[in-house]
Amino acid sequence: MSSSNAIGDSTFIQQRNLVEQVADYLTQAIIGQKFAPGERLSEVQLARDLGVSRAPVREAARLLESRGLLVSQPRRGFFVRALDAAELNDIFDLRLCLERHAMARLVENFDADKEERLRNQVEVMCEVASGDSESRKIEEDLVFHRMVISFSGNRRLLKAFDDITHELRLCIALIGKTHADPDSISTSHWLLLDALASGDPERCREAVDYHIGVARDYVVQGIGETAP
Amino acid sequence: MSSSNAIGDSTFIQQRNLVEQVADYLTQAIIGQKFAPGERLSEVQLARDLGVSRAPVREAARLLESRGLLVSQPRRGFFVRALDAAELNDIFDLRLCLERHAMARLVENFDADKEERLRNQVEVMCEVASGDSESRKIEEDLVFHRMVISFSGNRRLLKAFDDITHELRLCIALIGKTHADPDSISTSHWLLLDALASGDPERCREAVDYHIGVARDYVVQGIGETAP
DNA sequence: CGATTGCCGACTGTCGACAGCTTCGATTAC
DNA sequence: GTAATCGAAGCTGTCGACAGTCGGCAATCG
Repeated sequence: MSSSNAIGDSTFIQQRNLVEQVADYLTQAIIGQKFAPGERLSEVQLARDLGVSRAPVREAARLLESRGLLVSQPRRGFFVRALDAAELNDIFDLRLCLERHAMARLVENFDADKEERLRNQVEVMCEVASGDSESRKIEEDLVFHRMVISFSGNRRLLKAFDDITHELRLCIALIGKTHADPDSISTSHWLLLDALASGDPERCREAVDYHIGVARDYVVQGIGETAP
Repeated sequence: MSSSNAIGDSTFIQQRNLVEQVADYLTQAIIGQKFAPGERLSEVQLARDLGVSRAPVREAARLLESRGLLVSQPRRGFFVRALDAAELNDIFDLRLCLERHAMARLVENFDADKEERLRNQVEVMCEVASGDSESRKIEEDLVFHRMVISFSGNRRLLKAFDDITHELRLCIALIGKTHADPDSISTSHWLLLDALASGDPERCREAVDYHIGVARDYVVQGIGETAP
């Protein structure tokens, strides 16, 4: 994460692959709703706009396809992923599956250090809850959940979570808002922390089910309002 | 491998993308132990051997990287994924997570049709258990588990399972053998079916835990023998 | 004799170009 | 007026080529 390059970030960016830069640009553009869901993306036009050739664009598009932000049709090109309510339900169901497992593993090896770091993150989220941008709130929320998965000790589980993270950002962006109540976000996460601190697996599972259930219902309802 | 036209010589080869064909070839080569774990793959050499240009090779390699069969280092190229015991444990732990969830969802909506199709598949596995090739046994086993996930109704869960399927094939191929006892494979799967038919979620969970646990212990033990 | 430096070969990252396919609008037949 | 047809434009799939970079080897210096 921290750049081991003592020179600075400017050279680091210069040395980065064009593929990654294009992928970042496309990711931000899709999350930022610069493209409509289902819209077709032209490789040549993207290459022209970004001042690069088609090769990096193609590879970046393939990368985003594997992340679920784009879908490709042979001989037709890439399209922005369009999510319906059913797919949204599936994504949150998978997230529930992963986070249940992570919590169950984490509660077996919970310690003071992990508790403190999670507590600090929740406090960051509380500070951000009112005032900062929506995307900032989302990112800090994802950081917390990623920490939980990471602390569970299973790196492959973390990769699976990172995979659906991109789709989560997409569908959260689609409904254009996060939590209705800025307080609910903090209380809900304190609940998760308390469950972990109690050491009770059943309580952890209940806390996760409640937390993910609320988020899913909110997003699915938001999608229903957006595109009925 | 073959010097020229290793992928295919018919005229209809153009109907499928070269990327997919190269990806299939590379997948079979990696699963078939034609490349050593950690071995570096040269794009130009692969392109020469397959009689195509580097572009399809690069895109296929990126695809296999997303599937966990290759890893890439910037400016250095692609390397065959090498799995250690810890990663193997993580993979089977994630598989346990996914299959537990699928079984829990499936037992809620289990019906006679699904039961019959799963039963037929287990019978196929029993027929194949003694005599056919190892890869055939593995594939039929994966078909059964994929059916369970598929019947659960969550397509995103199925995609997550397909993602780790490639890694499962890799690590199973690494140890070079499947189940020690050809009978254990059938009894273990009948146990899963009976648990589903009983409609008891707790019994389903126990059956999955036992099934995946046996498979994990066997593979992890096999890896320990292969590369201690 | 060990460490450093310069060089060489090979490789990856990127580019522009061509062929075949897809799409969409104009045209024509009914 | 409608529907099918045809053609042009744009697109993707694929290719060969060039430049910058990395790793290894040898020559040089302490």
